[in-house]
Amino acid sequence: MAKGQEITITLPDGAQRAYTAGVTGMEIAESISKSLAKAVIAARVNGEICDLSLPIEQDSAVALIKREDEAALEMIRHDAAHVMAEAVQKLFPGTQVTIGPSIENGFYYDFARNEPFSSEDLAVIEKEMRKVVERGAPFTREVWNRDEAIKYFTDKGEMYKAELIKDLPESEEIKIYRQGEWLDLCRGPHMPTTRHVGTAFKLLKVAGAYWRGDSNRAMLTRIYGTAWRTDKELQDYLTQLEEAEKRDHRRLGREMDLFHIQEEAQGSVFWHPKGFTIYNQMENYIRRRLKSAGYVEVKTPQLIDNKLWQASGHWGKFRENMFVVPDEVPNTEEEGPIFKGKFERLMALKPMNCPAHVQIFKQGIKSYRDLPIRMAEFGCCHRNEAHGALHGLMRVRQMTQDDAHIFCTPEQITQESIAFCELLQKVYKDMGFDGLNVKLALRPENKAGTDEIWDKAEQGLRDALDAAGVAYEDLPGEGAFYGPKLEFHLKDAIGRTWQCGTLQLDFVLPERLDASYIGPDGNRHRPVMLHRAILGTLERFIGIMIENYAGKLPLWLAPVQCVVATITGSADSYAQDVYEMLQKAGLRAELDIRNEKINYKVREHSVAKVPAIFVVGEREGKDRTVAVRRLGSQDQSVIPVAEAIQSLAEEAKAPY
RNA sequence: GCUGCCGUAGCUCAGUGGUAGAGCGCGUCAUUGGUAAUGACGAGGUCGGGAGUUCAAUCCUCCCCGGCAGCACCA
Repeated sequence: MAKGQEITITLPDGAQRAYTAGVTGMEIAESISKSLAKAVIAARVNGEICDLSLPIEQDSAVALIKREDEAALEMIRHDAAHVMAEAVQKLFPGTQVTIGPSIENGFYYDFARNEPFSSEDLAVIEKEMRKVVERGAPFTREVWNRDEAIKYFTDKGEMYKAELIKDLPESEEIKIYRQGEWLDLCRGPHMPTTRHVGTAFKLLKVAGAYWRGDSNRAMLTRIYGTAWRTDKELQDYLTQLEEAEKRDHRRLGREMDLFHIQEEAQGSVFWHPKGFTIYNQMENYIRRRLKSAGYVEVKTPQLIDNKLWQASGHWGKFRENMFVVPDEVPNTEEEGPIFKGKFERLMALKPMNCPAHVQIFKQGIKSYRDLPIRMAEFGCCHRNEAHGALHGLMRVRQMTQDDAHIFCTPEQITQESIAFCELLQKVYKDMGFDGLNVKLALRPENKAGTDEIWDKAEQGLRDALDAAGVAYEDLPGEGAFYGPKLEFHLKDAIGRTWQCGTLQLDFVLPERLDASYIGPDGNRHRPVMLHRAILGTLERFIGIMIENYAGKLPLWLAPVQCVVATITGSADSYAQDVYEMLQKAGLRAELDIRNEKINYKVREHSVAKVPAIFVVGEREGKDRTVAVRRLGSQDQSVIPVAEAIQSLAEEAKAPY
């Protein structure tokens, strides 16, 4: 387009304005109003956020972004990362910069430095950052020649930046952003000056992170920070972090006496009576759901000969996560090795249930008329997870999945997938989760089966998701080697996401373990296997539930549903009656006739998150009533005991 | 597994180169109290484990174990 030509800019309200080609976002803002020019930080040109200084050459839709807009957050965070990098290099010369993106709630920057950063360093860096912001140097964008850029960074000793540039595609411009003295390779965009970062930021923690996410490469030092538009937003976020800490399932698990984990069984859960009550309620709920959805339930061995794991492929692909046990009599002498010589026979604790389910499928001859077979097991699996991965109930080494395998014909994949998605949605709704975070993991580089099979399989899952009305996100390359998978993620208290439910198509295992059925044509065919779990594992799901409800579980799951607490000793015998009535009504009740004041009892049971307290004193005993106090409410209502129990029992019914 | 930080009573935490303290919890006694902590007294810890430095180590150094955060891996 020729210089000086006129272009039309369409603003968000539909207004159209004429400008000379090459006009910048800032110039547009200035032409509208002075105050707008002052407040604006970036331009969204045809949907893409750009620097205000970027010339616009063609007719475009332009929206000007102000610092108070939601869209500014990402830029504030990204710019804060640059500011931090400048501060770090000023304070710690010789530190190499690598990458520093904005993330949810903040930003980080990865540095290469021999010395670690201490928490005192963080305070100093933060102080220096405030100086950089105060200085308010403009961000200016430059495009460099590739070879010169590589030479520049190499000469400076910035080997990581040089590597990044080398790996950029030839077609990509090498963009450099300057902020005063300091500059960085960056794709942008940035706000007009460092001053726009503002003051509402804070450095939070320092941790290690591998260069390019590869555990074979150098470990860098990552500094995390949070940044917001206003100090109030920052303060709210910090308060929210503190609140989240109180919802941590590991903390609540101890406070509510639900479970514990100890050194001698790292990553495995000791369920206490109260925690196991929740566990059993969940398991039984799922069991009812599965039964009515046409599943059959089985139980298979814990220890299985490695011959089966070799045949299934786990021995090759999954062995480093397996606990292997020799089928030998250990040496009982004081001296000498536990086992002598080489092992005749090795067993492994099952890390998954699938090969065992195939063994059941293979008993006898199956007809196409038998399919689909939906085989469920609350299978206890062991996986030798890395120590650093273990995390309370969320990541354990002994887990119980609400696992099932659906053996079906290729034609049945879509309908089975739809049915599963619908069942999962019902369950998550019952558990109090509204939004589903669904990901579709697509074919990895290293995969079994032809592209044709994968096309079909991936499309089958897409169809199922669409039919069930589920929104999802693609994860290219993340599928299992044996088939694509759906992942259903939930968030914990501090926003970490955990995969819970899953649906995985598998074309490989039936082949490897030689499972077959007789088709209508009288010939043998391979069934398709769908690996699927709704909760994922009971451990993780219960962990998420505890955090989601902050320990205040719905009545049907609460370990203790009601405490009968007396005001005076003279009400003991009536309290005993009420307690027995509660038990008869099938409610999980406790009786508190301790010699304590009612204030004390109410506080203690409230802190323990008991959903209902029946307070009884002399009056209630005389009138056959109870004073009902519900968790989270200061109110109390005195009602006839039979009525109170009946309504509580009604409310305590499981959702299914 | 990697990087960093941490490890004192059941829990939350203070503390010192001369082998320890608080609050809550627990036990006993008194108190019979009307909806988020009644009072008094008492018990309880070889300060994660091992080695070293030192006249002397819970404190300093090293190694190991464990926890936490992040990364990698994953339900």
